[in-house]
Amino acid sequence: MSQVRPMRADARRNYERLLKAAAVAFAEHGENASLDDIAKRAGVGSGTLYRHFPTRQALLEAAYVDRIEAIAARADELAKELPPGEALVEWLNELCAGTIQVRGMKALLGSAVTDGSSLAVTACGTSMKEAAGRLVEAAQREGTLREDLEPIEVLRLAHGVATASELADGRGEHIRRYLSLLTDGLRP
Amino acid sequence: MSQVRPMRADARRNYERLLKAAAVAFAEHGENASLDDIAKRAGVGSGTLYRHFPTRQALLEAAYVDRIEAIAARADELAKELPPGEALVEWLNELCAGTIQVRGMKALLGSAVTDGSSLAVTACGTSMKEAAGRLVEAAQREGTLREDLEPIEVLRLAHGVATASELADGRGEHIRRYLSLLTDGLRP
DNA sequence: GCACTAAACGGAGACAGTCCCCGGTTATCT
DNA sequence: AGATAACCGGGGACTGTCTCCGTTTAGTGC
Repeated sequence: MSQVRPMRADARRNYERLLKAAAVAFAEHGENASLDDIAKRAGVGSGTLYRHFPTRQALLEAAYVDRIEAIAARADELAKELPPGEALVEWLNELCAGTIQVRGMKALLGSAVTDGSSLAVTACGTSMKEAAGRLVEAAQREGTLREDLEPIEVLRLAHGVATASELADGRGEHIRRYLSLLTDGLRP
Repeated sequence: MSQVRPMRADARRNYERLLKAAAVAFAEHGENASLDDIAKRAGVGSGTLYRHFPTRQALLEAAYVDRIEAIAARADELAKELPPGEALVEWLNELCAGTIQVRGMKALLGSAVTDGSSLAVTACGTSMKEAAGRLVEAAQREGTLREDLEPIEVLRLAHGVATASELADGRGEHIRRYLSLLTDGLRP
């Protein structure tokens, strides 16, 4: 990248602290947690926060990249353990659970699959789409998934399922049911 | 109700003005439109706004009750024109379109189907659920809808579909497709 | 018409959040 | 050690929320 010179030691330290504080705050108060408060928790001035992360989105993303990468990586594990169709469903289930449980991750995952969003092209957005792509394609080859589905559409629908489950109880206990309603359809 | 004495003329006038201003502002800027700005547009002090509508929710609801009642009423029209299964799908389609197009109505419709929400028990929440109930039951009797579906679940899933469509393009052009994916399922 | 009163008004102000700016500090290189 | 580029951090302008309370006004009885 353009990172010619490595980050200065203090900069790197503050960066890390902010990330930790942000993860906690976003998980606690959702995506609208106070940024100045995050800076305070990290023991850092708010200027420092805004320099490292120009927007709320940027911080949100940075705070949860690894968690999202983990979900993406989980796709391949599941692909080894289960037949394609089941692997996809199981993965979507875990994805939805993550979406709901970690309060501020929903906005992030949402904008990752939003058409025209700046986040759509960043690292974690693409690895989610690639992970979904592999599972979707495998399931389609196997014949357990409609041919006309794009991976990103599956992700969007999963986001919809997460939303619906959240409305139901806020804890994600309905995910499995709503996901199976989606896969099987609403007809008898 | 407890409305022993009719509202004073000036109160009623301001109430109406606020409602109009709110509808415009919420449609323009979404559910987070500035309340003080709404008061200003209505030519009214902010105290007046907060007296009439203690919470943002209350104003949001008041601003869109009639529109929501209209959607609920539309259910019965469709029930006359179409066979039950199609009527339900068509209604959900219109519902999703409304959810997306009028920015600010999404939050309202969402909390109407949220478990434990205060809005769940108010007038427009119940009439939505009743309208959905009639269509759902008819479709189930007809045999084109799974027996184990609760009306409120259908509303929640529709909300999910609206969310997914919004992610896709923000204009609702994908509603029909995502709705049919839901009804038919993701399998071939 | 007029005076009275309860209801309603409205805007000042306390508070919280966002974000930028810039004087001061510090890590790193020579 | 000294130079310098990078970085720090908090003060402050701005916007939005929501309450409090002195002032105004609609409605009522005479």
